[in-house]
Amino acid sequence: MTPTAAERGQETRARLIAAAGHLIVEEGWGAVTTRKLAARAGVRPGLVHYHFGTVTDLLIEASLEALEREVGIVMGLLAQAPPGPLGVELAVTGMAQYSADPASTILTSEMMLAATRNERLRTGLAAVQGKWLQAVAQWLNEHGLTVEPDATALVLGALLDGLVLHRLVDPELAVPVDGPLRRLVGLPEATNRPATP
Amino acid sequence: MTPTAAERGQETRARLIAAAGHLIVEEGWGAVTTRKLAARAGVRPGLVHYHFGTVTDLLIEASLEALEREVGIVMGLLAQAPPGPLGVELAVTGMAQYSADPASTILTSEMMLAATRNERLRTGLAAVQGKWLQAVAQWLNEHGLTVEPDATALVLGALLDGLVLHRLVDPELAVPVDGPLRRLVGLPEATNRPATP
DNA sequence: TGAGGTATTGGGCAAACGCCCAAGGCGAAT
DNA sequence: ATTCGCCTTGGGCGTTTGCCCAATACCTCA
Repeated sequence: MTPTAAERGQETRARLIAAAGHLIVEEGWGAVTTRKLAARAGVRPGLVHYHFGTVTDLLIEASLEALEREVGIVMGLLAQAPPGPLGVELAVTGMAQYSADPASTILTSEMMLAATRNERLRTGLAAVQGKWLQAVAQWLNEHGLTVEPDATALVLGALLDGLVLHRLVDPELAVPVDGPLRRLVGLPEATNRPATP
Repeated sequence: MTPTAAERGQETRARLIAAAGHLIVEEGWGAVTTRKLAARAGVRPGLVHYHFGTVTDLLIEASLEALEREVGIVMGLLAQAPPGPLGVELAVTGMAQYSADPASTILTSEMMLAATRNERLRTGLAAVQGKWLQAVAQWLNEHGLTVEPDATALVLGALLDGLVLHRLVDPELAVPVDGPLRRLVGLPEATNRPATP
């Protein structure tokens, strides 16, 4: 019943990776330190450099893992959308009101900036980004949006991050963006808009 | 002819602010240190804390100053665009091919993330952002784009940053985004597209 | 039961960190 | 000529950093 040494090791690794994901968002990529990681994971500082060569190695592995999980979740949601333009409609209006937990956007932005200064992270991030782009383009295509699905997917992805980032700075900035988004994906103008309190 | 002490002081201040602007982009907000700043500015380390209370104070002042200068430049360019939809057309296609020096986008993103963790920076950044938004919305309106100029300006600004950031990670990602951008601002589809080699 | 392997402990090292300050330099004002 | 005020020097304070390592605990398997 007691876990083996190897199992405890995997548990410690996982705790450190989870701690890294939180700390990057809360303190910023460059402010995550060996001791903060250990404290957050509830382990001794020496373990950080037993399981990972450098702090940067841990940050890269943790952030890529978190991002891939996030992408998987969003793609799962997209897959549940109704077929045809109605699905796009729902997804777009959902995105327009997107004001959920900004942690994933902060993490993504931190990764992009860190990727500017680390080639290995840049490569890994580009791979995830490409996969996401291709999947969304195909999703758009399958939902009847056949005009430039690739370009539209790129713009949509970039827009999502940029929008959340801007709102983060000024939460008062609650301008509804349904209209521009609808035009972007080629949907007709909304005829009846529900009253927003 | 020899500068007074006060004049030399202003020169030193300016050199430190310029150094901070470069270092934030090159090393990341959290990795800018007293000694790196002094070395980059060509002054002694002690001077940093003579002219600025803390390193963070210097970073905030430098980044806000750089961003305001950048916004001023872009708005000057917009002011030179021809009137009417033709001006929007030129500006949009120019933005679509925007792949200029990404330093300003990196700086802006670093500021947004740092603003998450510093209320004073958040306030200052929100002010600049609001000014930019209002100016672009008015510009769009004056150029005949009267449908939701505020929302469109917000989407446009967020999109600019997001696009550059994504391209930074994957420079191969050279999908032309003219089409989605044209739809976004409500321009008709382009009829004759020049061949791109 | 003893050997072998993995995970963990706890301490430590050199370097870099933010910030501080007494002493001195040097035009400007008196 | 002397005082005044700002800027600069050079060094140093205590803390924190990334990374390392000998010793130990504990499970597994022969």
